[in-house]
Amino acid sequence: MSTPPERLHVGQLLVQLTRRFQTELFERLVAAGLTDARVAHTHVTAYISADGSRLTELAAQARMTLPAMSELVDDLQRLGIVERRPDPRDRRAKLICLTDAGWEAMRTARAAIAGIEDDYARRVGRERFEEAALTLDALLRALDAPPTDDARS
Amino acid sequence: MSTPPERLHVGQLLVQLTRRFQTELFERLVAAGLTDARVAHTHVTAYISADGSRLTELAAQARMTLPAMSELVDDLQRLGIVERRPDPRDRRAKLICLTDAGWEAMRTARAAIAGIEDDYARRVGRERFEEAALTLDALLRALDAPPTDDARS
DNA sequence: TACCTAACTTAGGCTTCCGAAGTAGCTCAT
DNA sequence: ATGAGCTACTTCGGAAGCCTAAGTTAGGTA
Repeated sequence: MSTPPERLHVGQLLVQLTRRFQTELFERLVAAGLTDARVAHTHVTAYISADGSRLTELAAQARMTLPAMSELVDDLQRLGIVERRPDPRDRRAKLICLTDAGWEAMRTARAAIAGIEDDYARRVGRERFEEAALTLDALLRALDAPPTDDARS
Repeated sequence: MSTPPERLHVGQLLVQLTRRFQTELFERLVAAGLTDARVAHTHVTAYISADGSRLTELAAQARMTLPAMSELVDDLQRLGIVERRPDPRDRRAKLICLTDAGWEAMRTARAAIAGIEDDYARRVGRERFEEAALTLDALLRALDAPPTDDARS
C-alpha cells in the first residue's frame, strides 16, 4: 500500500485558495475598470435577485446581520451599483435592485470569475477540476441540510 | 454531451466552505476548552516551526504585514500559547516558540481538524473527499509556482 | 384603540488588518 | 573603526467589516 500523499488539511486549503481567488478576482475587476469593487460587496452581488431583494433576504442568505448588510447596500448605492426602491407590497420594506451600471458590473464580474475557473481548470486538468468543484458543491449542500450522517432517529 | 450539473462557482464554494469550516472548528475548540481561540490565531499556528520561527518568516508565510503578525503574537503570548525568545544568531530577531500549553493546544486543534475532515469524508464519501482535497492541494501548488501556461483570456 | 411584531436605520464598539514612522542591531566600504 | 544603509521588530493612527442594542416606521390583530 502506498503512503497517502502529503497534503495540507482542508482548512488550510480552503483558506489559502479563497484568499488567492479573491486576490485574483479583484485584480481582474480592477483591470476591467471596476476599481471600487471590494470583497464585501460579493455578499450582496452573490445573492441579489433580478427582481430586487429585500434587505432581510440578503442578510439571511449572506448570514450577516441586518445592519451589516444595510451598510454594504449603502456603499453599493453610493457607487451606483444598486438602488433602494419601495416595496409595493410592504411599505416598511425596500427592494434592493441592480441599476444598469450594476448589471454591467455583474456581467464583468461573471466574466472574470469564468476566466479564473478556466485558469484553474487548465492548471489541474479540466475534468479533475470540475469533479473537485462538484464534490465541494455536494459537501456544501450536505452541510446545509445537516441531519448529519447516520444517527437519524 | 450531458448538460453540466448546476453548481456554485469556485469563489462561492470556497468562501462558504471556509466559513463553515471555521465556525465548526472554533465550536470544537471551545468545546475542548480552548475558549480563547480566535480565527486569526491560525495565521500563527499554521506556520510556526517546532524550533521557533521568526516574525518575518511567519508574516511572509501568512502573507501578512509585520505589524499585523506582531499583534497576533502579542495576543498568543498573553494567552500563554507562544513565547518570544531571543534569537541566538541575531539579537535583532526573536524566535516565536510554542510553550507547553501551546503544544497542548496544537494537539487539540489537530484533533478537531481531523474530526472535521472525518465528518466531511463521511458526507460525500471518503474517496471522493480525499480526491477533491488532493486536487485542491495540487491547484494551490500550481498557483504558488505560477509560470502559468499560455493564453491569458 | 392599543398592542405586538416585522423591516429597516442609527449609534457605538470590537477585531483584524494596514501604512508610516521609530528603535535597535547587523554589515560593509572606506 | 566608523558612518551609511539595511534588516528585524515595535508603536501609532486609522480603515474595513462585522457585531449588539436601541430607535423609527409600518403592518397585523383583537
